[in-house]
Amino acid sequence: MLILEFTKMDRGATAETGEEGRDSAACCTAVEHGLSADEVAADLELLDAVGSGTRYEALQCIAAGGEVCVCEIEAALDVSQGAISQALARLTDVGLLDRRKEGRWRYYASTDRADRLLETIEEVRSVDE
Amino acid sequence: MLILEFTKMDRGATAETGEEGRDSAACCTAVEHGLSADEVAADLELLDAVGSGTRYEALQCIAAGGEVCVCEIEAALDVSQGAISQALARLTDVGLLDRRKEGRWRYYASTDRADRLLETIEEVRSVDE
DNA sequence: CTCTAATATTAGCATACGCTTATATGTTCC
DNA sequence: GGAACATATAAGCGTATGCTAATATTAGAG
Repeated sequence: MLILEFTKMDRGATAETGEEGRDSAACCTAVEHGLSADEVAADLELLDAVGSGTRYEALQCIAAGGEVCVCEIEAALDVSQGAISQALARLTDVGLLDRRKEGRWRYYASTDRADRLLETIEEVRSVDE
Repeated sequence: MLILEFTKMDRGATAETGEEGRDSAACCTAVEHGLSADEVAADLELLDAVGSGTRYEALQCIAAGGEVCVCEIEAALDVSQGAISQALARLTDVGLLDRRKEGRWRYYASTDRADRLLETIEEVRSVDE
């Protein structure tokens, strides 16, 4: 448990140090998460990748469909082919999709990361707020 | 191993209905996720909410710090007070933060949803790609 | 009841983002 | 070889987004 003993009282403050029993966090001391800048960046890349309608639905389709080729997603998503391709590329870049070539088309499948993530999202969706 | 026997030939297609034994997904048949539009919308709201640097770091700080007051986050995040307030409001709206008033300040704490989500993100971060 | 601190809210703006359209790459079939 | 298909990539643009700055609200102190 973290105890803080100092409060922000700058801005011409009058040294009011009424520090009585404060069990949990005190006011105006910087908090920190334990993450490095790189970790934050990685997480955000991930979150940004799933955080668009097209990409999220594409990912869900693929996760549901097992191994799916691009044209199937095109049929499902109602945006242009270019948009789909960009979406899949992005999801692949962050490790949410695997790509496999076969002849003139490409099959995408969701990775473990994606499955774990989607699983949690569904789980969390039904948590009462 | 998946073998495909049918390719997209619509675009003025000639009513080719070769619907034989199709084990997994075939090419160019629409795939579907099982989610309703509302569910997708809810998920995206969630993902959008965490998917910004400021909001994500704020959430991480709060999750790490237990119960945290706004000014603490201000000290940690290096954006304006207004931006922090907006970020916390948004996170609260989607059920990732709980708000508690005490005197003239507000304490925020992460909800179960948030904790589950962050946990999974960390878990997923270290999955080899 | 006024003054100030803590937070919320609003307006406005610069940037980032996702889409479409157009074009390039790669593959099969003839 | 070339035509047609499946996908990727690039340019360009309209919109959404997150920030700052300014203002409003709420609460405690005197």
